[in-house]
Amino acid sequence: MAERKSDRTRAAILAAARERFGADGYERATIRAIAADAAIDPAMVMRYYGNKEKLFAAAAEFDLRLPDLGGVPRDELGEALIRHFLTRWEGDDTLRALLRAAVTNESAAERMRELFAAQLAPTLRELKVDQPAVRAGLIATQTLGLALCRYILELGPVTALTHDQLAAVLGPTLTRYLTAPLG
Amino acid sequence: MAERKSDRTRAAILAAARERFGADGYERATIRAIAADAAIDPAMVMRYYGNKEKLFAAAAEFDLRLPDLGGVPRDELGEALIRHFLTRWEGDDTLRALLRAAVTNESAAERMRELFAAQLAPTLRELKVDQPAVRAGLIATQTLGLALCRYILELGPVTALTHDQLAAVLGPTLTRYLTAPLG
DNA sequence: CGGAAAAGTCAACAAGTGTTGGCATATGCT
DNA sequence: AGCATATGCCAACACTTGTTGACTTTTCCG
Repeated sequence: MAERKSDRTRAAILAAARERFGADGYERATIRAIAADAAIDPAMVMRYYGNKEKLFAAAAEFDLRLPDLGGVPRDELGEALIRHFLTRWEGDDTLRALLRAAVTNESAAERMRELFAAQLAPTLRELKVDQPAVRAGLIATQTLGLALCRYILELGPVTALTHDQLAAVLGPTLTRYLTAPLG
Repeated sequence: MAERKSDRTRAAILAAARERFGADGYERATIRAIAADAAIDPAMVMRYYGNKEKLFAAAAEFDLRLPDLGGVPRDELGEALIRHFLTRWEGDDTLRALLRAAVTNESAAERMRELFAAQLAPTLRELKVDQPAVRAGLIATQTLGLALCRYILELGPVTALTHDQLAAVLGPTLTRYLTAPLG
């Protein structure tokens, strides 16, 4: 099956959607603006994705792509995680779109919850960590908080820090959330 | 000067606005819905607050009301802060409204930035902490992340934790952000 | 070529938004 | 009481939104 002509427009729509959802959030990102970015007619968006909700669902498909942490020393796990999140976050508009939308859109919030429950928690379980769900939640508070301050709110002091600095300061936090006994 | 009749409706509007902005975010919270909650006409909202932006500005006026931390032992500062934030957060819709709105509304984001730069950072400076701005930013990542996960996304494992548990686990994090040397 | 299917365009709709001005009512002062 | 002012309600505006259907153009295959 040869590559259909529509595949290119589909992809263009998806890319524009991710950018707009990421920059503006779910409600302020309009179908018309997305279509304009992709240089096509708004009706095309509807034809290919049905409605706005489904378009967002397609645009917010995200995989944390957690690396294999088996070989990482126990006390460096947090630092490795922070570094992974930072690069993953900056190389892809999707997560920003998901986070921005999750704050006001319930289905986006549900997807965000799943990200940590269905992707991070199982990974922790493989590391033979006890109470993986709770620890995944704790890690979410710090990593999503970092993302919020750095990429959404753009808090000056936080955007100024380098990856190395963030890894050095926040890494031990995650390590502790992973390994410290929970009262 | 006796209490004007309008003061009551002004207050009702403000309370409804905080609730709606907190529950729905800036764009999805409509003037009509706020007016309906306050059992008045939408035109009243305009008369008293000018426009939606100004209404939000009035509704999102917030003071962290940071307590005097002078007498708190150095290694318990974080725990005290976490406890303070939790109660402050839960006793007032304002911060939730501000956080929800800050994600998609620039002026709300600016106000959020000011909250940490103009209220938290100076308090840290009084504690004779070095680099108060950076440390305030670090604290923002953890506390806003907690608020996001607990009150906005409602991540199961995070909502299930008690104040005591959160203070025990997250407290040391903030203490470290306050006291650890920064590379 | 010729025609069917795919891809794209255009105009319009129904609903909801912030916002405005005019008009009625209530309040309070002299 | 009577009047000015504060307070409230109603209807409408101009605009934007997601979404739809009919129409035209392009593509592709027998």
